[in-house]
Amino acid sequence: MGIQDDAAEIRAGGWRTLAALHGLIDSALEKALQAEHRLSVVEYTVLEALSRQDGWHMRMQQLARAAALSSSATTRLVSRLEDRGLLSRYLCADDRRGIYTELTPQGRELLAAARPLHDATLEATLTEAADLPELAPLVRALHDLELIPAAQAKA
Amino acid sequence: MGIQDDAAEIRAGGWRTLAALHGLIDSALEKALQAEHRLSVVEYTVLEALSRQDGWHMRMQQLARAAALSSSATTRLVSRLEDRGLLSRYLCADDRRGIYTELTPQGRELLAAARPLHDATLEATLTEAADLPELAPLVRALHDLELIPAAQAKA
DNA sequence: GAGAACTATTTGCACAAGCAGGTAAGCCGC
DNA sequence: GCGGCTTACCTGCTTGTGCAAATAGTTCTC
Repeated sequence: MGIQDDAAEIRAGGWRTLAALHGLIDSALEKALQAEHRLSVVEYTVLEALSRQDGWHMRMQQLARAAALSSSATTRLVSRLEDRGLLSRYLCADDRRGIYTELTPQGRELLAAARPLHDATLEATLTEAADLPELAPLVRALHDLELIPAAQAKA
Repeated sequence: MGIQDDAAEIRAGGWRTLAALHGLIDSALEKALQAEHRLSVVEYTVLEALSRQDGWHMRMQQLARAAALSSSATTRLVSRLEDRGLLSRYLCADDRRGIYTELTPQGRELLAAARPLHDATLEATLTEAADLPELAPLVRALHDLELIPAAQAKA
């Protein structure tokens, strides 16, 4: 096995670890948010991304990138949330192809209610992962990252 | 904003970064493997996990954990791969509830053909991510992880 | 050693995702 | 200011997923 193979194997191992930790956190958040607030992780992510915007509004495409979704999936996701009264669509004045989405008061309320659970679940899962020898190093590394501006995080 | 909130915000930011990098890699691998070998990432993961087993066989539940899938999804995933002749099922002799899956020669062949593309895509995507200021720290951290034994990686 | 409790796998169903194709709106050169 | 190209969003269709219930086999208890 040459140097090339070693490097590839190291990357593959890192990717397995990353995927494992991601899966652990994702499914824990999914269960918790679904059970308590009937929200999926993507839905929470969208609400959270919206709440972080200056004017609390975003265009569909921005939303799609923030949630790492295709535009068709974004359309339906926004429709679901709109049906539940958590956000509303309205046309851009300047570019009438564009559609803005904006949190409603209920949306902000639900987000405020869900955030503590989200954060607590995240903390609990990270703590749990820190006890697994194969995940612990990545958990430590995550902790030491510089804090990332949210607007860029999912670019 | 108190110390509690700061800690929660750091964890949330780390989670966003982790999710962003995961999404980037996952979709790059998905596209590449799908285009060249009609394999999804999970399917590749399963073949790869099987190839790494001593006797090249695993039970459904092990497979489910290795792929981070529910057991029903695993059933259907194995069925798909079995239909394509990439692996085969056979009953456990000692515990007849259990079902072993085993790579066929074609399965090993396809895996051997797909692995270089997988590894190259992974490398390219990590390189790309290292150029994004918000992902670069995590990429570096990944690189410095200890190599994880594959059998445990997705536990 | 018969029945209860548990485990491994499969199946029915509902739902969310992506892709490809459609429509409406803006932009650009002439 | 009229075609042609591009962009933004929505819809039809197919596929993969999870949950809950069904089935088959094992183990434990008395």
